[in-house]
Parts: sequence; structure tokens; C-alpha cells
Amino acid sequence: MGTTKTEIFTEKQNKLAVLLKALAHPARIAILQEIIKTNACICGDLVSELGLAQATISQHLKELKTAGLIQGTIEGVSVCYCINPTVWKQLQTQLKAFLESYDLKTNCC
Amino acid sequence: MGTTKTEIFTEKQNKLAVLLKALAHPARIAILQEIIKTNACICGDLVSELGLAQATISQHLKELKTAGLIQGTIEGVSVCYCINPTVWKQLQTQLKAFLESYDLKTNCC
DNA sequence: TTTTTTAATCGTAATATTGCGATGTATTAT
DNA sequence: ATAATACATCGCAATATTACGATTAAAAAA
Repeated sequence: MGTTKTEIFTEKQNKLAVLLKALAHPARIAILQEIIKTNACICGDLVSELGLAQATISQHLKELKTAGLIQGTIEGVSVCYCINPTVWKQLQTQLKAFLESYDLKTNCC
Repeated sequence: MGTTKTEIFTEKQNKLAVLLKALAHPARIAILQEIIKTNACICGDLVSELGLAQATISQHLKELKTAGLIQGTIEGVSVCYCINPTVWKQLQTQLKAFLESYDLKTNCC
């Protein structure tokens, strides 16, 4: 117990849940927004921008990386993070389909 | 420790994270899809449809209700669940804005 | 009234997440 | 070579999540 029963769901449901889980934390939303805002990649500026310890930021970055939402390339001493366009696009497509599968006009109870 | 430091994030970031967290589980995605699919509201059909215990489904429904994504009205012995159009619309708007704030053409590293 | 049905809630076990100090690991600067 | 810088990782404590059996609550049927 305590673990999600992934076996009983579809591949699609599980994959979407993984991506959403990666997004579902204010720190990770803030990190992504910061990466997007600075347009080019940023590095450990996140530690000074957000009020979290370096270890914590690094952990959140790892989760985003594991989910595939961002990618990091070593740039000398620092690491350069940016959005993974492919996965981002996938997320957009899947979420759009999911959210639009509900017809807002259909009000029932 | 173990708790999210909500104080250091914006209201918007926290609210979006709450909604995404509610979505970020395959069971809850499946529940929402089922509610949408059956168009009208459904009740404990979810227990037979998905392979989870009644207590577990009820718990997931509660989380979706707490997040505001669904609403339930008592319909005799059973309970009728449906999407909350207002919150659903909000989620659509906020997610769209967030996902589209990244320009897919901007490839950096 | 008693029984049945449907769903919420309680209690509990297993596991996951969050956050951080401390430490390790490269790479650049001196 | 040594020191400094930037991150990653380890280890730990606090808390949250997931899942479910058992119980409770409320309405409908008998």
C-alpha cells in the first residue's frame, strides 16, 4: 500500500499523471516560469530568486528533468537549464485534449 | 519540514499547484474522464469501472471536490458527481496561459 | 420497523514528498 | 597544485499520499 496502482490505468493516463505531478508544486511552477522568463537558460540564479535552499532547488530541477520537462547542459562551472520543447508540446496537446473533452455548456447537477 | 513553503510563492502559483495536484493522479484523471464520458453525472459506477476499493474512490472524489473541480449532489441513495464548470474554465485559462508563455521556437540548450 | 443500498469517514500500514545541512564532484580561477 | 565556484547527491526528519478494511450515516425498499 501507499503506492499508486498504475497497472489498472492506461498508459496515457499514467503518463499524463506523471507530467502533471511534476508541475504540481509551486516551486516547480516558479522554476519553469523563471526559465521561460529569462528566455535563455538560467542556472543557480534560481536559488537566489526563490527562497529555497540550493539542495531543494536541485531536487526540484531533478524531478522536472526526470519528467522530461526540462533539460540541462553543463556550461563551464554552471548548468544551463531550459524547457524541452518536445515534451512541452506533448503536454500542451494532451492537456488541451483532456480539458476540452468536457463541454462547458453541459451542466448537470 | 515535509511541508511545502507556500509563503514564498505567489497566490497564483499556489492555486495552480493545488489544481494540478488534484489532477496529478491516474485514478483522478480516470474518474474525471468517466464523469465527462457519461455526460450526465455518475455515482458509484466508478467503483465497478475502475479497479479500486470504494473507500479509495470516495477519497479521490473528496480530493477533487476539495480542489473544486467537481461537485456532488445527493440523488436519493446515491450521489451524483459532475464537473464544476467555473473551476474547470479557470483551470483551462490558467494552464493555457502558463503553457503558452513558453515559445516553442525558442530553443537554447 | 427492519433491511438493503450507497457513499462517507475512521483507522492504519506502506510509501512518497518536501526541505535542508553536510558532503562530494567537477570545472574554472589563482 | 590549490582555492573557489556551482551543482549534485546523501542522509535524515517531518509530513503527505495512497490504498483498503471496517464502521457509520442516511435514504429507499421491504
